[in-house]
Amino acid sequence: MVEEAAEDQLAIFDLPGHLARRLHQIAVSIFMEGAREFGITPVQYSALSAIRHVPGIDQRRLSRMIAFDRSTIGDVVQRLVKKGLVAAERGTADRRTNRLFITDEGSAAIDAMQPAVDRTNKDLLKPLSDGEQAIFMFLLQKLVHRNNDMSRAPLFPSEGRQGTARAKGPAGDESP
Amino acid sequence: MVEEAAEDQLAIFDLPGHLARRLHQIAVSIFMEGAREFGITPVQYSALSAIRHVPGIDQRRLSRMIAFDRSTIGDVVQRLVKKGLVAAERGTADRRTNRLFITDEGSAAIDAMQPAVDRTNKDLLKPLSDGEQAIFMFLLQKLVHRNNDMSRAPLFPSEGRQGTARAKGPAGDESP
DNA sequence: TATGGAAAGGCAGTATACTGTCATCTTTTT
DNA sequence: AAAAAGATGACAGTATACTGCCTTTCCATA
Repeated sequence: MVEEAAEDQLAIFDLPGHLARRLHQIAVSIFMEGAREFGITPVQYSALSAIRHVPGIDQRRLSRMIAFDRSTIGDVVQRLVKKGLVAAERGTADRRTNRLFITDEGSAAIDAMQPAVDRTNKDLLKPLSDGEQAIFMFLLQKLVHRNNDMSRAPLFPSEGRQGTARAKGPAGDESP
Repeated sequence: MVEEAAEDQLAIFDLPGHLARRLHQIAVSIFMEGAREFGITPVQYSALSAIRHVPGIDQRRLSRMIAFDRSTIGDVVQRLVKKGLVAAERGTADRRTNRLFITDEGSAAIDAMQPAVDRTNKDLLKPLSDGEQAIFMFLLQKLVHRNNDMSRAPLFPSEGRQGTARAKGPAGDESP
């Protein structure tokens, strides 16, 4: 019919923006399904992991580290605290900061979730062959890293993956 | 120093789920910047395009067509109506449905936005070479289409890209 | 040392996205 | 025709994401 012919012409489906939205939608869906028993979201998992790796990190550094918006991170942290997975305390060296620590419960939760989380990430790529997966991941990383400064909460290299550039100086060492 | 070593080990950055979230985040950011003068979101643009292509479509079909959640679509439509870009009327043949039509204003808005939208989609892929872009888009489409049924609002083939005309352009599912 | 700029975090407001529930209407079955 | 089953949309509730504004605190510098 006329309707269907019109639908055929819709160009949206092949636009990278639309596909990026769909990929994210699908990734969240697979994660929520695979980690259902733990009642945790992808974002909460990322935050929890980061806090375990950098005990005492403040919210601002956390948001830059995993590219969360600085406004969003407050709510996420609040939920993790409420669940007893994270403990927060006011910084003493800099009283503006909210320093975050993972609890024993939180640490145990991450360990328990590990296999399920690994599985969800594998499942997402399953439609591709091994070779295709490698290529896709390489290009996806390149795209994200090169476009890093295009979002409000860019990932800062020095606070994120490599940490050697400017991480040595300030912050951090008022440890408990 | 202990801190920095710890940060280096954070595995999140290379997980497909995290990168999918970042890619979407970046895509939205580029779109909002590039289409700032039009005051429209990526999702609203998709809905508007779909409504123009299938005048009189109801909300349920629209949500399946562009893979929106059926709960979300109501709000999106409401905003488009409020902006005067879309008109809604109760269906007569099936009085449960909310039939959607694009207004002259809405149609003019799409036309005016076209160049800016094209530019944002180009910009997103700009970090990759032409060859890499083609490969990435091919794999991204494959991934999204094969994982289609993994989210709550899957895109229905019969209402989405191929309709009746599957024969002429099978979307290159297999061959590159 | 006084002061202005900048940083950290909170809060309000808006927009997507999903779950679950409900009322209404349609279609199928009996 | 009456009852059961299914579809459509509305609504409440939760979670990410972002913009803008505000207070508190820190820091550099005049």
